Amino acid sequence: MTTTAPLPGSGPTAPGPTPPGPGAGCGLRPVRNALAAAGQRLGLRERKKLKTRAAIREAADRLIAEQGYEATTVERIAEAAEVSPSTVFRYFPSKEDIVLTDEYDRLTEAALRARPPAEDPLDALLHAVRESLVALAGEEESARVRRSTLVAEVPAVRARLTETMTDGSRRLARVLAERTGRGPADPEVRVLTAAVTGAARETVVCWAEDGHRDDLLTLFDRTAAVLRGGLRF
Amino acid sequence: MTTTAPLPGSGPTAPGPTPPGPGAGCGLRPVRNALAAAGQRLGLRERKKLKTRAAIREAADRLIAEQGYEATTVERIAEAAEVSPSTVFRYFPSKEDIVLTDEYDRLTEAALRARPPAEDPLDALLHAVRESLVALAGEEESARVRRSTLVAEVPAVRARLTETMTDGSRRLARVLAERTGRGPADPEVRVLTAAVTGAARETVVCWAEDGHRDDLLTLFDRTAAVLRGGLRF
Amino acid sequence: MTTTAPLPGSGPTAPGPTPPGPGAGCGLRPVRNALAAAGQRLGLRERKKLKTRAAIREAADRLIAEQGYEATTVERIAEAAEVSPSTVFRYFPSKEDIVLTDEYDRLTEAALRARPPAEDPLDALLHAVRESLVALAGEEESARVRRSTLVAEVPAVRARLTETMTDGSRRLARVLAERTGRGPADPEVRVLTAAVTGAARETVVCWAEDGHRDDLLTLFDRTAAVLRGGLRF
Amino acid sequence: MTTTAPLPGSGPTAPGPTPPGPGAGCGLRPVRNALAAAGQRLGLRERKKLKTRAAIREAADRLIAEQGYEATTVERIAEAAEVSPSTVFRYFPSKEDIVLTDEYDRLTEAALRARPPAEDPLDALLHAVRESLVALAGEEESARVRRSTLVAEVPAVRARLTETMTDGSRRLARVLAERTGRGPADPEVRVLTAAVTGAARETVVCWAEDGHRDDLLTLFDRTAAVLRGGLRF
DNA sequence: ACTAGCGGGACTGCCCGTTGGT
DNA sequence: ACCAACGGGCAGTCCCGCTAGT
Repeated sequence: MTTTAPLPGSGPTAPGPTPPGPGAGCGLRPVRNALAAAGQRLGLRERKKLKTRAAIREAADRLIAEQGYEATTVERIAEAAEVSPSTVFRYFPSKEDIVLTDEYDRLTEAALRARPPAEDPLDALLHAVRESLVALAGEEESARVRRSTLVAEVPAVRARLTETMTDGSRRLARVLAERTGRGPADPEVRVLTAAVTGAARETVVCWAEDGHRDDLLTLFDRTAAVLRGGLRF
Repeated sequence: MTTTAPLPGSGPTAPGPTPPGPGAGCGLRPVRNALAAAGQRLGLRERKKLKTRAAIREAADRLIAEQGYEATTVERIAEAAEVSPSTVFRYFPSKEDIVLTDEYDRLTEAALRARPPAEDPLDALLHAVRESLVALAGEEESARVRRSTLVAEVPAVRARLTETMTDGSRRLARVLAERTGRGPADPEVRVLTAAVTGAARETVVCWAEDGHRDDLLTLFDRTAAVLRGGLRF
Repeated sequence: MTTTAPLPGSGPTAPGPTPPGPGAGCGLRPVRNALAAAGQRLGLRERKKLKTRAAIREAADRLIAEQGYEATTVERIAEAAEVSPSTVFRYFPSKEDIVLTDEYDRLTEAALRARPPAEDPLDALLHAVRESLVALAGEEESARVRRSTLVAEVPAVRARLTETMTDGSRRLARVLAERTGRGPADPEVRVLTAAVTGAARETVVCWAEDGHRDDLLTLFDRTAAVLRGGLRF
Repeated sequence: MTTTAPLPGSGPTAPGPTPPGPGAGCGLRPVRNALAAAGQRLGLRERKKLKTRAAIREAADRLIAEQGYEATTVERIAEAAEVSPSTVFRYFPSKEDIVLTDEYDRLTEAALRARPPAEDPLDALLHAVRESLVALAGEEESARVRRSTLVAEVPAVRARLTETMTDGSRRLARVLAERTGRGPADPEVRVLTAAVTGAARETVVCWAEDGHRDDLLTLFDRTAAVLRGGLRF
């Protein structure tokens, strides 16, 4: 039902991490706001899509902050964003996806691919997750906080996140399988990534339930320590 | 939405693990049909409930086997079980729960409590999960196979299972926290259990996707080895 | 999609034509308003259903008369009838069915069953159709006119009517097959009833397109003459 | 909704019956592939249109054969045919029309016009329908079978076919009215043609429901006998 | 007390008008 | 000048919570 079909604009929109990229070596330009950068060379059509997408997100964020998640119907979000309800579903496969970032997993995957091939699988995985967490930290603070609060509080959102992360986990498993020369369905690789993603998810939930008092990265480092320590303490 | 309110009759209905039980050691009494056994000492009211519950389950299993999960509406299940749709929801909090066993997590929790207090947390967890898997194996083969197939194939069911397991994980974490003298919200304990449950879930999914060719317990032993080996291989 | 599942209340609501009925001989009481008669001994629940059904119909009729069929959304009909849109669909399987009477075909079937067994199939059929047309004439004039206008003008309504009549035709064919000792799928019987229902439908459409100037029964008698005359003139 | 606007290219695309055509009498040239033949003298533009049209049809046929009619969305058909969804609707007014032949009724009309003016109306009609059925038989067997199966099984397709045939019937009625010197809206003529088209439709449905075991033409001959025999047997 | 039924919201699929891009 | 594609809009289905009859 909630197929994770490529979202409209997610192709051109997210040209992917493209880590080195042509001419990337020419400087140390920090990661810019992808939206603005992309807008430059995109047709009017694409720019409009980006705007619509952003408008829906913002409307949703605002309304949910005001009235709560369940009390906010998609219809009202659409209204606030000045689009039709069907358009909302054309941009986001489900209501939950409106508040969930959909770039996280691809970020992680790209980060994993970029790890040195000789690195230990667990370490590679942990580094990759950490890096994407860092990238996420670039977002606006409030958005992150609100999002993780929803994850902690609304079962449907949490479920959807897990679903997304499971898909991501599977992709990560495939990448890892390639690195280690195992089959793409190798149970051990899959179990490893599942354990790591499960732990990562719980870390975020802990962070949110705690009221975001700790720093997420610090918390994740403790998680990494537990995993690296062989789950013994 | 999917409130995890105590299921009707889940108190008396699921007499729970009752681990050794009085006189359990006295012989080799095969695992009886729990329903029949329970029926003995329950009032007529309770027995009727049990019957209704079973009728709904069977109707659902049959219809889903015939037409698939999504094509089977709750309304038709209700019809086949000769109850009203609302009755279905009084017995099961959501459609997914009809096909998902709701005793698994309590089983695991009880098994964990029964582990020797000196045992290493990870080992205790793995043993507990394994034991509940063994208990599950007592079920009819076909039911288990169908259930895990649904878990592997239907996103909604998978999501619901994960949700259930997350709750379970949280309970396990609390038990573990007591054992180790940590706070009930201690992130490390939670992360550990999350990693283990995540791995366990993936094991079941692997098993199902593979067409149940391997033995589930054998597969789980490999999972346990990975986790015990410190996630390195 | 548009399954012709028994409409809510269509069981008790339309206890069928039951022409003679037990105790029918005790008097010559004309056919009363079925609704009122039924209301007497029905529970509050059933009476409410009847009322809801009527309210939806009336709202639809009124709105469609004011703004036309396509311009009238189901949502507005629901609003005017003070029910929720889903309730509308619980009462009527499709928007078209709101304006189409759903008792016509059962009426015809019953009338056919009541014909003397020795009667010629074609004659029996024509009499049965005519009788149900007479029964229909008992309705309010304006309702009939509006309905047939919609049939003539709105393709979707016309299509739905044909669908309904086709089902009815099939049932008639079965009755006829019994009478003549043929199989229920006998092509000749089916073709005969299809020809007659097709002709009947066209008669109604002619009547509507002509602005209801002629009398429907008179028109149908011409149709009957054509069919009886062997389709030659 | 289902506007019966002239299909794109249905003018030049479907050169239509072109009854005798230049040199038609000169021999026994088998019915060639109309597409190829037409391609010869059509501009590149037109040829492309034909190709697109055929591509959509094939994609639809294939997908529907694989997954069923309702499960096949227009979007997927468009994808498979490598066009945009809107293009699909530019070529076919509705989803149903993709699988329905849209040449049948014009074929029949032309055949009717070609009948000798002195012929009895009923006979002329039956011959015309029979001839178009023969022409249809020239199609690939599998396509015809699949199409009629859909007509028998999918209500929406059946409804659409009826709609189409009703339009056709009306046109036939006009032709017949001319021949007999009656007005174009003469009820008797319309009733006659409606009866015949209704019977023809039912014949096709019978054929399909029976699993296409009988020969369609043989079946139609029985239908013709019933109609000619004055609907008595 | 038990349960039938209604409210209502998420979501999908068909179809169409308009507009940007080529 | 064509044409894809985007957005709008509506019918319809399903799940599930709550209310109110029996």
